[in-house]
Amino acid sequence: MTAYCKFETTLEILIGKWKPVILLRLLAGGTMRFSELQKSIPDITKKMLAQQLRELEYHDIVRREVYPLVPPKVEYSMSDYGLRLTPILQAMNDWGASHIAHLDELYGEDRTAD
Amino acid sequence: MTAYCKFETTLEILIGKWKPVILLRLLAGGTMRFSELQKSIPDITKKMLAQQLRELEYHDIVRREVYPLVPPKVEYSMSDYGLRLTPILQAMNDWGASHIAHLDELYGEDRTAD
DNA sequence: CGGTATCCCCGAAGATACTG
DNA sequence: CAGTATCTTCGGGGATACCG
Repeated sequence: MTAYCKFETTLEILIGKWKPVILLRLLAGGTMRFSELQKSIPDITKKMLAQQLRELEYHDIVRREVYPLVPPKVEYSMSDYGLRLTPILQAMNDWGASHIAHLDELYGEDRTAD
Repeated sequence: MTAYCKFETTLEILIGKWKPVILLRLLAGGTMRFSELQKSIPDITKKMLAQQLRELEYHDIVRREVYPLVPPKVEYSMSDYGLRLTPILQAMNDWGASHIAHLDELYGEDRTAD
């Protein structure tokens, strides 16, 4: 919990039902408006989208740019700092993908759920 | 969500209030008995310890060895497969540690909580 | 358009008790 | 010693309504 337990921190920042999807969208889509994000993520509510974006913004992972217009226009993108997460996300992605295969080997693919 | 979203899978496996601590203990301590784990993790209940260990065992990350004795003796350790998570955990740990410093730069260290 | 405010529900996690 | 069973609590997340 003291010196070598900081991977919990990383975990906490990535946790949240929608954070993975949001990160993925921004990594793939570059700069996106609030409504674009919402449309690209079916089933997410404004509340959750705004909330998760705030948290990512607080951690300097996502950048928020407000255009003082009427109607409002707000754009989101990965920050430079946030992009440094990419290798980790990539490593987790690779491990996750291979793990699914590993579970198949262990239990067979005829499972209904994980 | 289809091909490149598997880092959610990794996330899900690591999530759970106690999994990080348990993993850390096993990585540091090698093979440990149930009661050793419980004593080394203050505040965890038997229920949670058993439950989280079951999940890690299901994913082949932790090995469970039962000695048919009275009173019972059960030992837990990282599986060979589970040890392959180490680089990821290490990377997450490093990022987490440096991120804490990053937050300090951004907001100062005089915060009450994250 | 891009939010916030409010209310509600459900599942993860805690407390406690019992068992082979 | 190493669990499981049962009940309860708490907060993340969903639905809905309203606002600048």
